[in-house]
Amino acid sequence: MQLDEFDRKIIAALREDARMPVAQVAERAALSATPVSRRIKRLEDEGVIRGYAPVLDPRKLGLELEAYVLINLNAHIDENIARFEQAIAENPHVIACHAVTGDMDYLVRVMARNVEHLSQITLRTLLRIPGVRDVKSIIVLETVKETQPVPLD
Amino acid sequence: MQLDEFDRKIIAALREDARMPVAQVAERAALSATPVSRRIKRLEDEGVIRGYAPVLDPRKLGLELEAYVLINLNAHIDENIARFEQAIAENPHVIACHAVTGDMDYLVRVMARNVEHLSQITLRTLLRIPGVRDVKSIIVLETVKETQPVPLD
DNA sequence: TATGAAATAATATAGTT
DNA sequence: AACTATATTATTTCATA
Repeated sequence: MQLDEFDRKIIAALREDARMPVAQVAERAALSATPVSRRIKRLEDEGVIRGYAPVLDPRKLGLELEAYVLINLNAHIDENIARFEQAIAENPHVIACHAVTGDMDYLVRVMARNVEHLSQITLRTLLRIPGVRDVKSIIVLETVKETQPVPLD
Repeated sequence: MQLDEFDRKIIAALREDARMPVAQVAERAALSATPVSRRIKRLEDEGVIRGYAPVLDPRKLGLELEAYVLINLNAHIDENIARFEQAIAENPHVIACHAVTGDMDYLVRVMARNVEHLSQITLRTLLRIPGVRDVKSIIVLETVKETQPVPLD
């Protein structure tokens, strides 16, 4: 699938505000409302736009502490991997999890209320998943930048 | 600021689809449209909801490669920090950057088109920022989980 | 102080050219 | 793709608990 300049401008406008009226998006894309409405629908149908989400302020929701937890499994058998990934899926405080290259197997991003809460998530949940050998925590001191995943040149 | 059960249900509904009609959000929260509309406005005004963004598919936009880059500065003087953070702000392929605890100073999340592009971002951009001593890249092999930042228990 | 119902205003979408 | 008409949807008003 190929995006043209109109599509890019539409997406750029929606990234500023996904609830921006179509007429206003149209203005930015130098187009009228009708084709913008149709293009947005097309982008949704083709899966370029998967959906829309509110951008929430973690602090205002009582989530003051953020960490990246690097995890090693001790035996890379399918059963361990499946159990690990299920535990990750079930925990709402795990907001991202990637299988990665390097010394560690997984990089897990966690949002917690405070140190005690993070400790509970790490020690009582992550470290107790069968097959998990080792965890290393990297605490976030300050968030310098955070945009929605996916840049648009 | 204190969120009640209604607010939580409203946020949960919007997290599924931030463009869901108010009437439908109201149904989920067991409320009518009027208070839901007002509560959403209140959550926006108070900064709990910062805005709305489309959820995009990186692959459909030609971004096939993702990495976390750990960075060390060689002298933690204000000038270096300022220059580093400005370079980060300017680069659209850096989608997140945190100052962190541990061996490294910063954790930077990068989205690139391919290995060559990642290499260019890392070697020609990040490593050339004055004050940057060392970078270690962790390549994402597979994304097991990715939700919008901020869980809501 | 917050809600629900109804009226109004804003906005999105479908039909037509 | 644009213009116009129609249909959705959001928001304001007002009465009420």
